[in-house]
Amino acid sequence: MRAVRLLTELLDAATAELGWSKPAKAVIEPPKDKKLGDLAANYALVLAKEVGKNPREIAGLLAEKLKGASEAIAAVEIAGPGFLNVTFSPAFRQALLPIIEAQGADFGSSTRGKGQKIQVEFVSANPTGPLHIGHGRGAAVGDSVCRILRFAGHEVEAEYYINDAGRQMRTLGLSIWLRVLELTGKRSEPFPDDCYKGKYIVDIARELLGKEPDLAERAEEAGIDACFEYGLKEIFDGIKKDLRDFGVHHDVWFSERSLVQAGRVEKTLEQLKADGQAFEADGALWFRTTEAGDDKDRVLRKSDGSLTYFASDIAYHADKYARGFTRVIDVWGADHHGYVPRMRAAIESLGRKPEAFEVILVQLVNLLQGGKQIAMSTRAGKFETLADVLAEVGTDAARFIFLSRKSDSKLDFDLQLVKQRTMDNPVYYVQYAHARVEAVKRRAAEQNGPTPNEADLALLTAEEEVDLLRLLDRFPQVALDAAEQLAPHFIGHYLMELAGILHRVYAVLPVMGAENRTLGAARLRLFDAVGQTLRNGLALLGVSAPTSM
RNA sequence: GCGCAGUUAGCUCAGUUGGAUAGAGCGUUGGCCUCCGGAGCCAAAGGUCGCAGGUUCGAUUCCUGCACUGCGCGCCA
Repeated sequence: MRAVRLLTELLDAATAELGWSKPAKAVIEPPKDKKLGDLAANYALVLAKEVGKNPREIAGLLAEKLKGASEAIAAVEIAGPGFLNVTFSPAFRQALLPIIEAQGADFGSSTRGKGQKIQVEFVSANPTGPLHIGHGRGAAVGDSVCRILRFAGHEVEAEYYINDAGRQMRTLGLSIWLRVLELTGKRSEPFPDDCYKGKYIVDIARELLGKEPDLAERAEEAGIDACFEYGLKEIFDGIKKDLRDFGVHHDVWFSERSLVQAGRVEKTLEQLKADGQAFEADGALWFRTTEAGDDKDRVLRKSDGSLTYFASDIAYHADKYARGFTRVIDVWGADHHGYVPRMRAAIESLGRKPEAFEVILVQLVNLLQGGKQIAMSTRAGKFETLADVLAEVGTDAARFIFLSRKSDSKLDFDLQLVKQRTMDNPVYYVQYAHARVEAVKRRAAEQNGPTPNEADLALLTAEEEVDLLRLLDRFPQVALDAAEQLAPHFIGHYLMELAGILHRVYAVLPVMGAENRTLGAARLRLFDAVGQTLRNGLALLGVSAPTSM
């Protein structure tokens, strides 16, 4: 990051001196082969067209300007079709360590997103049953995206939308009510197919009966209501506990019912009608989403008078913007992708720009046990719920797996593999690197080893040490990219790479057994910086960084 | 039928504004513990980047068509 920033400045200056404008498609990044240098710039290649000279000639002119432009630059070479390969001075690379030491937990953070208020809504599972593993992936992604955006300087609020209104809630109350009647011997007909059949419904019914033995004597409607209120609270408490156990935090829990009861949905519909966005037809109220590119218009109020989810979703999203968020990010299961165009159409009708609304689609999770698929349907498989899975594999392993793949590809989650402490399960590889760093620090302190203040950082010139310094310098850029792309998996992959080089350095370059104490101390500080960076990265994923394993 | 994703090494996957000889781990094969944690390290083998065209100095990347896989297409939630 420091290196990229410096080289960008120098190259922009050189380009300007030569009378050219900064190329829009300029890219500065590490070259394919590290032997070529620290960074490669394609300036000459992209300038070639507008300048009308051949790339290598342009590269030559830029290289002349670059040489001697800064003490930090040790070498500039022209390669291939016209790449500029730049090598920095050892002193420049080594100067990164004091910076990391000073910044500590803030190393890698930025103020890029300053002043931008973002809301991320995720999980938002209907409170009709416990969270399953698919919700877990959405939870991990949403939570991590919040952490990454905050790290990039955004003001972020994490929210859970509670669908506690509508037909499903009535079904929940009815399901519990029927179980209550069964338990008290008042009903023996088969349990209806359109009710929730999970065992947890029976548990809730039994619990409630324990508290209110006369429940079954109530009139049906009152009984269903009582069952609903109790069941909703029970299930939602369970969801909150699961999320807490998973290290997932929400700032706001927003109730759909509160929106409906305050008349906000009706008010939104009135507004849409007044604006001509909504119209009556066939006894129903429709929203002209086709105007904004949707396939067909969508119903807001059905001819029986009841509201669709879409209606309250519009009111809900209107409320989000009214609260001052300039960007709204929804994390949805990929099976809802068909809902995106109409929601986007609605957002545009509300007068918001399309980019103010983003959806992260999280693909399904395929739960496996030793390569064989575990059914996750209503027939309760053994590891149906998130809580079961977490009890089996632990939160760190689960989160890391969820976050190490990009969210829009399907994920195979094999319980047997995730439990293993092997490279099939990268979380241990990364955590082990951190534990190793801490072990070396402990050992050095306990056994009169080198101390940080003895270090001569100029001695860090071995190939492996340089690799580490280069990689550490990339972390802030990786964090920024992850924020920009809403891609937590960038972090996971970076951490794997950093851990890999740390393990290699550890194997060949000792701290305690270094040729002399000043070198050992320098390595100790390098290790410490790696440990700090691993911690910072793991924190963005919500994964712990153990000091011993 | 239409739409959205995906297709990269035996397996699981990275590769985002088009760039140099396409990467990682697992698995396979062969090495490394009198030495800070072997949950580790080193090395080798392994690829028509689904197929076919197009755009250009250059395509895994962009465009078009096709194939296969998954998902979605209700006055459901």
